[in-house]
Amino acid sequence: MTSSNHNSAGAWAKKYYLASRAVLDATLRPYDLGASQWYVLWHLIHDGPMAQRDLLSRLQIEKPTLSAIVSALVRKGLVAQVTDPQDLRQKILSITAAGRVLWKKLPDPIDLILKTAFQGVAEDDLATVVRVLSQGTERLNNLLPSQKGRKS
Amino acid sequence: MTSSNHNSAGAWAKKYYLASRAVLDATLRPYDLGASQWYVLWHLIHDGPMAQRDLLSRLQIEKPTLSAIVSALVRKGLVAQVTDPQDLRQKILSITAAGRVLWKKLPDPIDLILKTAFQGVAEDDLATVVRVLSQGTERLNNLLPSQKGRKS
DNA sequence: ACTAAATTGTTCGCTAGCTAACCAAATCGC
DNA sequence: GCGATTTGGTTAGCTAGCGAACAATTTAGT
Repeated sequence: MTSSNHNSAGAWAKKYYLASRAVLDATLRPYDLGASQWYVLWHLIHDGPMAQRDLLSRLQIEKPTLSAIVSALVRKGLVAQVTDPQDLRQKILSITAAGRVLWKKLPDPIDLILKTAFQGVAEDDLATVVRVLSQGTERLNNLLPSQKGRKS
Repeated sequence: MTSSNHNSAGAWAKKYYLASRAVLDATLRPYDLGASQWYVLWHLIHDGPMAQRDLLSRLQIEKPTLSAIVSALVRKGLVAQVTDPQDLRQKILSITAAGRVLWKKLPDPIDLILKTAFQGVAEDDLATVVRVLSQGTERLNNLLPSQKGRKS
């Protein structure tokens, strides 16, 4: 621990993320649902059926990660995955009847978390957090050589 | 996106954490080492051999997680794990000769990350980030019913 | 038209986190 | 001294993330 704010800001970002995931997981565990699985359902409920590739950008995760999440949801019978007849590469995702039934029973964990975590915190302070972390994230991403849109 | 800072602060905490892990992983990949594995080595290098249980509090992770990390390091021959003759339950961890050799070759990824991420950011702003996130984390942790020191 | 390149998804193998359940050893209470 | 509890570690099974490599399909280039 070098104990300057330069590393503890990052360390707290990690701790906060893990804590929020722990609360989400604990909230959703009775329904046998993971946090990201919940988020996929959320998108399908709010935006209707969509191509799997469209979820990638929304969730900001990589293809293999989404593939695993979707297959878990299909296994549980909450989501249907069918090949798009217009483009046989794509898969169309939609929520099933069982998924809709489950969704109605679920609480809204996101709201719960955000309200307890940042309730009463000044808008200015939250804006500072966003500014510092987003800038830091951008710098880190620029550091990575594995750019997605690179030529050769 | 509800576009208030109440959720984007948390979302950026996640993005920052994942970005920093991506950079750490990319930095350590040539050495076939994960970020947490690196951190275990760091502790063993700086504090000498220690009981596995002492690493739990330092790393702030759960027993099974550490168990997996240690076994990966043992498998790679970087760390030795022997039973403590004084207390046969405990395991003493120490870095091996091969571990020491590897360590000398490694860059210092933590410094790299922190310098690029938060370089030039005002101390006040970093302090705000720490304050907001640590308070948020504490609130979330209080929300969890699975307290560690519970009876019955 | 036909080959080369890009897109979409999956699979494999890894790191890293968790809970629940378990074993073995040590310690506590009586 | 002995049974019950606590402590330290592991195993099993799960979520969630990644890169590399692959197959299938579509699109682009010539």
